[in-house]
Amino acid sequence: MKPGSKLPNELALAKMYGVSRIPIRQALAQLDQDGLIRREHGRGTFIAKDFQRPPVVKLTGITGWEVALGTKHHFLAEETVPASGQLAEFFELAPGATLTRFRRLRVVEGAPFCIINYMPNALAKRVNRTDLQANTMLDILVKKLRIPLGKMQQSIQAIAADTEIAGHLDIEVMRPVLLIENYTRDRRGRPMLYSQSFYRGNQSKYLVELQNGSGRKGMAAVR
Amino acid sequence: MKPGSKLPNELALAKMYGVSRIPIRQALAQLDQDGLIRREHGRGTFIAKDFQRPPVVKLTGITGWEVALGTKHHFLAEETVPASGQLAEFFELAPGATLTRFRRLRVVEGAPFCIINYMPNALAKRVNRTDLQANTMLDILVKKLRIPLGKMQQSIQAIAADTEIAGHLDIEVMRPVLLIENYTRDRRGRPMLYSQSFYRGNQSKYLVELQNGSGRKGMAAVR
DNA sequence: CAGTGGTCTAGACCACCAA
DNA sequence: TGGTGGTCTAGACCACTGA
Repeated sequence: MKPGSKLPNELALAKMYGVSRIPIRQALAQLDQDGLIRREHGRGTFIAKDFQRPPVVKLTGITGWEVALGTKHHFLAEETVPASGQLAEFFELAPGATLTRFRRLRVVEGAPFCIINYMPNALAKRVNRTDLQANTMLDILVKKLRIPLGKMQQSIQAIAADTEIAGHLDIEVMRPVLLIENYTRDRRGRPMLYSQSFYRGNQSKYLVELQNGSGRKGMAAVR
Repeated sequence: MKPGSKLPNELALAKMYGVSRIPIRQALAQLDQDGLIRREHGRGTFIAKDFQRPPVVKLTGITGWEVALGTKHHFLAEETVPASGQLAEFFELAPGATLTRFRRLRVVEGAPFCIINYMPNALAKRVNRTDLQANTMLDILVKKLRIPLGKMQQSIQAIAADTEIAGHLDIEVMRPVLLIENYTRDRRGRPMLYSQSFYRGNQSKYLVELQNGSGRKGMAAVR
């Protein structure tokens, strides 16, 4: 299918696939959300142009549901640490309770980034240590531990590298670093995982596509 | 409604409001996406807990469809500039063509941030200069020029402040700065606006809520 | 005006969950 | 097992677009 070409209309698609309009509309809505097609009221549905993605300096990884495969993780440490105020709040823990922390390094296309995962001790016990070398923690939760995940909140900020992070990322201290924090809950809303990922500032971009719509639905906010 | 309390089921709501299940489901899907309710297959629909939002250091502004009101913009400059390679590509311009650039400062809760907007000259001519002092460019496009907007792509990165940005943000050179780039198109996919916003690194977080779902739908990726 | 996507009705069946 | 949300059928009407 060529960019800009028009798809058959919904009724035609429904007949083609022998279903009614509703599943067709759901599928098209999905494709629309994924940016593969563009729907125009009164005109039709079109294959999306190969949007000139803002040219990215360099790929360094993926955060979210999908996961870059084939990249190895270098295991740094596993520790049991007291939950600080914020984390105790997120994990709904009593003050003084502890969490398990995993620290890992990962290299994608030559650029290293550092990942720190915090999870409840009971959950951490179920993690197979060898899985940590080839999977993201989200993958482990979903595919290995079979935990259906729900919403995930991320926050992105620019910080200055401290000595430890600078060492891991192989940059100078005080250089800008992109820090992505991730608060993950299961389908019932129970806290499962908190992670921090540190990326080299000059080699990473976080891309967001905001919803179409005429006023509502901004999914992201800077605070 | 108290957090965690259960809503009537869909059929009941449909009868209450005298509509069928479909609009009820659409409304609930919207509330779900906005994080106000949580839907659980086989159990019911519940008012969302007041999720302990990861405590934000400080609010500095909002990017997206919605807009912080009542904050003034300090107009810095309006210029006609040649479109660089990337921008020419986004705006589908011939090499050598020009764009209009507006530079403004904005202060929210004591923290300044700097906004640079690029737009086609023809569009820029339609912008009322006095509107620039109290509205975001998105607001101007939507509310003043009545341009229905479509998708918006944002990229977030951590950069080091150069002398100019450092001056505007009142920080030291080389300190980390959050740069948010925004590629805005109208409903037909035509390029309308490109903007850069610079925020103090230590006072700004970009928040993203990723979709629920069991595998698909990651809306954001780090590249 | 005809054709399109957006929304709706009034049902139906399935998948999941808790008791 | 009964109740829930998830999905579907087979229609209908409306709102927007372009000729």
